[in-house]
Formats: sequence, C-alpha cells, structure tokens
Amino acid sequence: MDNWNEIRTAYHVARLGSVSGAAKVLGVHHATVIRHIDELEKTLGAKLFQRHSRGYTVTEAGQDLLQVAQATDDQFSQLGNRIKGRGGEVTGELVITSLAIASAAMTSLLARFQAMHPHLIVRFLTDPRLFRLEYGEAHVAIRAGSPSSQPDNVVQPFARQRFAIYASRAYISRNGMPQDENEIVSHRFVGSDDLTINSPMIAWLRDHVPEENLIFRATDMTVMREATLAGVGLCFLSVMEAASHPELVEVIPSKEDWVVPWWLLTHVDLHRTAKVQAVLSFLKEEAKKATVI
Amino acid sequence: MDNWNEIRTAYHVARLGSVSGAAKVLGVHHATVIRHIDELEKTLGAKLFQRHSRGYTVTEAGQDLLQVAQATDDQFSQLGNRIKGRGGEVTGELVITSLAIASAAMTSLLARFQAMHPHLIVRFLTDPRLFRLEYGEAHVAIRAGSPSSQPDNVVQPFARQRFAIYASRAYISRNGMPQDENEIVSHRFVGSDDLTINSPMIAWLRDHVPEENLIFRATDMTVMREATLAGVGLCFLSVMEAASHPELVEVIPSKEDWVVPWWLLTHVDLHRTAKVQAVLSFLKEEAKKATVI
DNA sequence: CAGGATATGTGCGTTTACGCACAGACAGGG
DNA sequence: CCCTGTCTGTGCGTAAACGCACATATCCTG
Repeated sequence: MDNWNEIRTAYHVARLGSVSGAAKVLGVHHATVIRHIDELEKTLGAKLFQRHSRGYTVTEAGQDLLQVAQATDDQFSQLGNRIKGRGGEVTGELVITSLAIASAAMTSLLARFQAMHPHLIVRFLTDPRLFRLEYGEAHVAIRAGSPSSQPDNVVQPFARQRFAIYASRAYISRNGMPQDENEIVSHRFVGSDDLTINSPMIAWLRDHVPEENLIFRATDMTVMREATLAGVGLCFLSVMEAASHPELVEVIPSKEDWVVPWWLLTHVDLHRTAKVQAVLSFLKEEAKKATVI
Repeated sequence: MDNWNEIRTAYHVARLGSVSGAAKVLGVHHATVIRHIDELEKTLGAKLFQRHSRGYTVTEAGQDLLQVAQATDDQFSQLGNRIKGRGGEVTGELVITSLAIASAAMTSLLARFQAMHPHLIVRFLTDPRLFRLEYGEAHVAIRAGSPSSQPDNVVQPFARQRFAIYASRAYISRNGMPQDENEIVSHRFVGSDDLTINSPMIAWLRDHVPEENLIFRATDMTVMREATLAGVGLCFLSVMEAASHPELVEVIPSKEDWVVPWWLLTHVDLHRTAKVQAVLSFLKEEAKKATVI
C-alpha cells in the first residue's frame, strides 16, 4: 500500500460505483482512474471491483477498502481544516526564549498577553544556553545587543534597555556617594569579565575606571546584580531592574549612550503565522508605551 | 487535502526528521520529497516544517499531520494485509445461484462444503430471475443447457443431469404402465411450453408424442414436477429428483441422449480467488464421484 | 426499433513529475 | 584546521503519468 493516491482513487470509485463518476469528482480523466485501479489491484493481487458496462461494483476487498478509506478521507479533511483554521487563531503553545536578564520585564508583559488569549499556553524559557529558532525550539527569541546574523531569522527592533550605575545603600554608607564622575575612579566596580564586548557601558568603564578597580567580574548579569546588592561595588544595572530593588541607589544617572537595544527574533517559517504576529505586535506596542525598560 | 501521496511523504519526513531519510524510505529522490512538502504547504497555507541544515523539524501543524498520517499508515497496511491474506483463505460469504431445479442436488453438496470451512457463510440463491455474475450478485452460478455466451464469464462443465420419463403411481393405476415406446403415443404428457428449445428430450417428444397429447405445458420445471405428481401425465424428470419422490414410477428408463449438461459459471474477476477455486474444485470432484445427478 | 445518453476500454501525443548532477552549508573527527 | 560525511536546495533532461480522441457496449426512451 505504497501509493495513497491510488487508494484515494479506488475509494471514490467504490463510493460512487463508477469510473466516470470518480473521474468527475477527482477532476481527472477516467482513463487515469482505470489505470489507478488496475495498478492497485495488481499490487494487491486481488480484485477490488467487478467490471461491467454499467459501472464498477465492489468485491469484499473493495468494500473493506471503502470503509477504511472513508475514515481516512474524513480524518484528512478534518486535519486540513484544523491546519488551515489554525492560521487565524492564537492557541496552542507559544514558546518565547530570552536570557535571564530580560525575565523581569518580560514576565508581566507575557502574563497580560496570555490573559488576552485564554487558550494560549505561554512557555517562557530563560536558560543560560541559547535556544535555537531554526530547530523549532522557540517561536520568538529576545536577544540583546547586536542583532543575530542568521539568514533564516526575521529580526525586529524591540525595546531599548536603559542602564545606569548603581550601588547598594550599604556600600554607599561605607564608601560615600561620589559627587561626580571624577570621584568614580576611586571606587570599586562590579562588571563584565569580558571587556572586549563592544558596548557603550564597557567602553565607559575602560575610559573612566582603572582596571584594578574592577574587582568583581562575572559573565552573567544576574551574578553582577547579586554582587552589587551584596555591597561589592558600583555596577551598571538596567533602570527597570534597579527599580524593583529599593536597596539600590543610583550613583550616576543614565546617559543617552547607555542603552542596549533588544531585538525580537522569529524564524522565517513561523514569522507569518497569526500567533507569532499577535505576540510580536503586542510586544512592540507595549514597548512603545513604556519609554524605559 | 487532495493529494494523499504528498501527505504520505510529509508523514515520513515528520517521522524521520529529515528529507533524506524520508527519500530513502520512500524510494524516491530527495528532490521529490522537497517538492511534495513545498506543494503541500502551499495548498495548506501553513508551514508543516522548519527547515534547517540538519533536517526538518515539525511545527504544530506538522505534529498534527504526523499523528493523523501515522494512524492512516497503520490502517492502510492492515488493510493491505487483510486483502492479500484473504486471498488464501475461505471465509466470508460465498454466493451461489442456480435455477430452482438444481436445488435438490446442490443443497447437500453445499452443506458439506460449508462444514469443511466453518467460517464460510453460504448463500444459496434460487430465484426465478437470473442473478447476474457481472454485477457481483453471485460468486458462482449454475446453469443448465447451452453454456452462456458472456465474455466475462468463465464456464466449466459441471455435472450431467440424467432424465427419464416418470409418472405418478396414481396415473399408472388409472392408465396402465406402457410396455414399450410404441404404447407411449396413447398417453398424456406434461412438458415444456416452448418446443423450439434445442434439447434431446424435446426432440424425442416431437418424434414420439402427438402434439395434442402434450396436454399440460409449463415454463418452470417445478411446475411440471408438481403436475406429474398430481397425476396429469407422463413427464421427463431428472433421475435424481425422481429418486426423492417415492410416488413416482419410472416409465421409460434414461437413455444416453437424455442428459443435460450443467455448467459452472464464475465471473473472470472472481475466478482466481481461493474461495471460488475451493468451491469449484469441490463441486467438480463430487460430480465426478456421483455418476448421476 | 432506432437513437441518444452513459458507461468502460485503448492507442497516441503531450505535459507533468521525476531522477540526476551539482552547489552550498554544517557538524563531527583525525 | 581541514577534511569528510550528511544534509538541503536547484536547474535540467528524461521517463512516467496524464488528457484526448475514438471505439465499443449497454440501458433508457420516444
């Protein structure tokens, strides 16, 4: 049974009782129908129909095929309706991935998006490893910094994450609040372990802070935040993140340069689906409302 | 969903996760697989797979298709096994049709054949109208006299029905037993209404019996038998049939000419099936054993 | 009884779908 | 680090499948 089209042809012949009727329904020439039946019977080694001048009547094998193929036809048409219909609605799973740094801002947004679509299951995956869109691991990825260069990814600008320099109240009470940028040089810092990263904050650190003052270096942004909260030193943190930690005080306010762009990435195969389009337009709309994330 | 082969191709791609693997299993070139997938997605208006350099991974629609087509594949393979396997066994229905005249001899034969195949349902249809093999109304037909000229029918010689001239005991007691064929001319006869039929018994009647003595004419053999039993006159009856009616006496024994051949007819589409072959060989074997039917 | 409508079946020319060859991309291994 | 194996993707020539025309048989109807 390795030619399902022949089964489909035989099904319509069995259903309608004639080659001509099946040919009309199938939109092919009746010679094609005869060829399909002959081929199918040859491979099966059994007759599906008895031929007579008024049409084809099924044998027992043909009756068996009729019932099986009837069910199959129903299943396939339902499947087609599901797939075609699913294009317009926002249901099923929506998998969004980002680095943990974005979770604070994203969680409330995604919660509201889910409330707008009750049948949607949101899976917000924040993992150290990068989920790969091209393997279908996520519908939408949120990336920071320079946009990815994958050719199959559709990249759109999302929000702009604004940074400022913070310190814990404990640190300030011990070391005093620097009054201007010149006093900064004598303070200790928490920062990225990799200083080659091309970012305006890293550049500012290189320009204004002696390397020996960068005493706590980490690769993960959450580690830096924890270190700052523990009073290790000053640190670049996002304005949004710092707002949820009252024990942090702003040492130097945000500058125009201290902004990291976020990008919304979708795989090109999923980008046009209604579900992905819905969440993309929602997130961009919300990002437009909120001036700072 | 009007191309089931494309669904089948997509099913194997979804199952194996790659175009190449599906192409190997399907025995086609991988370019064909790609074309099927592209065409199917175009008609559905939705992506079934996400393409990447390591293979194809299913989307939600592809996952849906995978499950439906998995079930379909199972159903079809089971169907194929049933149809192919059914070729070798004698089950289901066996429809045999004949004129009522043959029922007496056939019933016991068919009963024994059914006993040999417990899963067989025998439908022995004896109806005034002729069941038509080409419409699938019967597997085997039993016809008497000249073999049918239908080109789609396979005709085989079956048994030879031997005739003799009988009368009821009541008739003989009233009119006496004719001692030889010369006395026959003064007796009344029951016979066929159509004297143009080409048969040795009809010819004998024309030669030996005055037409005015053929006082009871019928088209149906059972009617003639009933008339003979009612004492109307002498009549050609089959030896087999007369043996089951003790009130009938043989007036003139059977001659070599008084034989009607029976034919086994099967439609060419069903002739090669094991079930039909089984009953044909059984009937021919039994006919060989019994010298007279 | 004749003619039209409808059915299957078949040879032939054309179109569609296929296989082939090659290119490009990526992961794994010596 | 290059090399190899495996994967997808695409243009092109060929072979298989298709539509067409015609033949034939049957049933229905006026």
